[in-house]
Amino acid sequence: MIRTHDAGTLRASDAGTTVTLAGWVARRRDHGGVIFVDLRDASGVVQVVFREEDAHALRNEFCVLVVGEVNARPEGNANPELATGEIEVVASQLTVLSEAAPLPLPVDDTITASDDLRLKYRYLDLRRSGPANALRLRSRANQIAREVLHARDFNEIETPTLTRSTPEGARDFLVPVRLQPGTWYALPQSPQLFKQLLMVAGMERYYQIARCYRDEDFRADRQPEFTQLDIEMSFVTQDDIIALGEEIVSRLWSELAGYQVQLPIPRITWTDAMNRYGSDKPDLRYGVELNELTSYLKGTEFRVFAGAIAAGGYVGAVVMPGGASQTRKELDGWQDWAKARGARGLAYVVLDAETGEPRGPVAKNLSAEHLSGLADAVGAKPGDAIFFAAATERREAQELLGAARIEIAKRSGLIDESAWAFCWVVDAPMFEKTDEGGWTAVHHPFTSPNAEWLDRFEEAPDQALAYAYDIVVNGNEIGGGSVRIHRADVQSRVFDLLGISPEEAQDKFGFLLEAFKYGPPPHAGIALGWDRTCMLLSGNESIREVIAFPKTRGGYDPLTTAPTPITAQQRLEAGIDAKPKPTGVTPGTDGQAVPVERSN
RNA sequence: GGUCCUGUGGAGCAGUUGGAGUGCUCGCCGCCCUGUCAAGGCGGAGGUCGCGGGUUCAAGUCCCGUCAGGACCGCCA
Repeated sequence: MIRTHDAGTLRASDAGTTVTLAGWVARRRDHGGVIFVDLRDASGVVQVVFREEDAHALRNEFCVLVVGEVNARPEGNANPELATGEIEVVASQLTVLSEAAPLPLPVDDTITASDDLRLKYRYLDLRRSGPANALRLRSRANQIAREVLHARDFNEIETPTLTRSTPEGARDFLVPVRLQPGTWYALPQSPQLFKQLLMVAGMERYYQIARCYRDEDFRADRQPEFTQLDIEMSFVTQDDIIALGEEIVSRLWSELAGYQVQLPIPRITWTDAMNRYGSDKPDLRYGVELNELTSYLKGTEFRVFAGAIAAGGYVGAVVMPGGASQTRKELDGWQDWAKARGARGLAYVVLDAETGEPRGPVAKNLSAEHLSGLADAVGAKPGDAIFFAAATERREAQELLGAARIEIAKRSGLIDESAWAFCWVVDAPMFEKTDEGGWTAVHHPFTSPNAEWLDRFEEAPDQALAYAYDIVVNGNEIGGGSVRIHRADVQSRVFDLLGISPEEAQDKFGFLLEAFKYGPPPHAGIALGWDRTCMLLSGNESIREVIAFPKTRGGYDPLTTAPTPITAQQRLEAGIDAKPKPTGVTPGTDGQAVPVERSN
């Protein structure tokens, strides 16, 4: 080491010690005869005092080596804002290790730059304490997860990132294969199939901090490559996985957020979550629950509601406390808000703050009877606003109300930003209808029906429930998992229902079905969205903050300028333009890579 | 694929009714300064208002297109 001490660790007890420090010039205050330099390294900042002219040439972010003596600061000059504020280092020797050009963005905790500039100069951005601490927190989170899992005899096992697609639904990133032109690897969307194979292999307890790839549009909480803490166990039930998830989460929150999670974390069924909150990831930091009015409003002549009721649909409402005081413009704004999410509008009734009398466009369409009991039916008080949604598809109307509920909480300031509200959402449905009238797996096709539905999910696919569970905090899904199917007969029945032919199943994941011939153990698992978890733990609002070198929304990396075009030579070698050769072999059945025309 | 917001010296912003590239804070360069800690004082440099077109006597400002960034919907666990 070329230094003897870390700058941020020096304290009054070090007074009198001669130290050698190395770091960056965070700030300089040049008084002519005396020059103060805040020297920053990974441990923090300390004030260095120069009385020699040579420090005059120092500029921000010069990398320097300083020899000096730790002194208590003169009376009245301590800085209580700094951990090192009681002392300073009086420099006797200065070496400039490297100079810094004028900075393209300020390296300063009090100043923010635009996102793309921060990403282009991410290495400067990360010299700031906030961004740096987010990465350090993530490192700690990794360590905590490993501690918990190794204490329980888990094995950390790496699975391939050049593989074939896992059938999770999203678009794959593809990699051309030089040795077999016209064939392609897919980057994994998750290690799902490999971890199940590891269960067949008898590893029993697997985990991996796994990089996953999905070629879909990005968001503040979505990047093309992301990380999950991926876990799988054999010979366990749903409750075992939930207990494990709770231990990890409670350790993370207690050590990194200073919050003691109350265990066990409450569970809510998927159906209850939809009925009460209009979401499968409900934010439980506030109330404002949905109220179903399908039977209450039976017989109404208001066409929007009557139509939904007649079609066996759903009518419901959510109350905005104090919402009656909104201006006409604000109330109209809700219509635009609803239309922006693809709804026709958001019907509303406001209750007069004095009399409680219902008013508004919809009130004119409701009978006196329906109006008189409305406030009680939805639990509204005078001065409140009531928003309605109606649809033939129950879920569609509930999701609109659920989104309105969140918007109400935001606009009315109902959210306690310091709160952590955890829940498990359990008993998720197995299947949902596709636009084509078939069925698709809500989770993935290896999710097991629960005991009640195992033998008869075909009877009512829309009602069949899975051993699937998501962990939710403050309206963010931070993890999800399921008990997997380990019986070949159940798996083929699920494929049947999903309209996956035996040939197609064989083509897509024949290797897994083959493995399941050889005594697969019952197994279950969970994956925690690691970026999102670290984002929440660090109090950030974008996962980019907990990723060292993230990409922008367009999948662009301003730092390396990736992605880039390739040369003609690379293109030729990669075999990108090779035409798939016709072949007599059924793809994927004999362990031999053969050209395959991809279905998506 | 859709809706919305943003783009002005190196950074962050303001820029009124369309009237000269105007302003603010920080940074940068020079000088002064021995106790500051977001140091202070004086002086200075730095601009094709993202790009292209249009309207107009006149465009940073209005219109169209386009590029980049961001938020949301679709999509995506």
